[in-house]
Amino acid sequence: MTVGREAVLDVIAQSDEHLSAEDIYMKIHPFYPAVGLTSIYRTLDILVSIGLVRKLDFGHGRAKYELAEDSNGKGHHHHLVCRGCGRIIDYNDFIDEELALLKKTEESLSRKYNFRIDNHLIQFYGFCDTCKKPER
Amino acid sequence: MTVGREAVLDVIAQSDEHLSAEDIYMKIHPFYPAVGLTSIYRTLDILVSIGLVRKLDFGHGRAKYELAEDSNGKGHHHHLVCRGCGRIIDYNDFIDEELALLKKTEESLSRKYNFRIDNHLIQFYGFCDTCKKPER
DNA sequence: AATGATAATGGAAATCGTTTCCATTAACAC
DNA sequence: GTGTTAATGGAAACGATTTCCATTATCATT
Ligand SMILES: [Mn+2]
Ligand SMILES: [Mn+2]
Ligand SMILES: [Zn+2]
Ligand SMILES: [Zn+2]
Repeated sequence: MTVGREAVLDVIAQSDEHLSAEDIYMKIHPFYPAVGLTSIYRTLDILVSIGLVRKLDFGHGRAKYELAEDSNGKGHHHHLVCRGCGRIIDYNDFIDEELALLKKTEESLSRKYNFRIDNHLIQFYGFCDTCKKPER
Repeated sequence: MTVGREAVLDVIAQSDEHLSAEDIYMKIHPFYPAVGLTSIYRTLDILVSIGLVRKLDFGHGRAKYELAEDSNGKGHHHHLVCRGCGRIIDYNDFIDEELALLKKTEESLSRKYNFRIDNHLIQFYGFCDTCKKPER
């Protein structure tokens, strides 16, 4: 665990947003100008592979990262994604009911398709408070 | 509706797979060598925007397209994505139960976050029949 | 301290799906 | 035909991520 890696993990742990590799680079750079973007990517891969960090794709062309649920204090959650401004809302309302059904669904799908499921992705798309008023 | 656009829609309608822009290009090219990849992308954008086609991202670095559910004969469905070979399985088992809960969840989330939800994305990730035996 | 083996690093260049530019062509009304 | 507009394809640009590679840090062994 080097200083650069520590810094990446710190930034993710401190932030309650979903950060891109470049976001992280920008936050680290003032304090550790020697840490390059390539290392950020490398470190993120490692953190994801050991399960400390989750990589997310909201369809904005760049991957975002958040602390894995074991460590993030808000537990497992899903996302609301605004197609207007790109805002992302974490929610865990109904998460219990959702997870119960998901579990059941996963079991049956696993059996039927002989598929080992180890993850799921659930996102709702639409327009947030601010963006829905105008047109469309 | 030009010949190139017709061809793109045809290919998507005929196929029961999830096709990338390049997949579509390759299928069309032998019959219409004059249709370029740029036009495929342009046409796909249009088809998506008028709701005939759905654009999907399974995290394989390129977008995939399928016929929108109104026209695809299999109705609304979700996806199982194999992280080994990239295979994608359409399923609609449990879709009724899932949709009922989703509807309820959407309503409450909409109210709570003042968010207009008009779409959702549900994918299960794991390893398919073929890929799960080896290691990991 | 010198040596050597190994892991980590950062910057430049490459990659690759997608978009943008732009000059050419098709379609259509008058 | 003339002019106006929409559609087209190929080349070039774009941008996030990866790959390459020469340099540097780490650390155990002499
Ligand atoms: Mn989140
Ligand atoms: Mn499908
Ligand atoms: Zn918004
Ligand atoms: Zn597979």
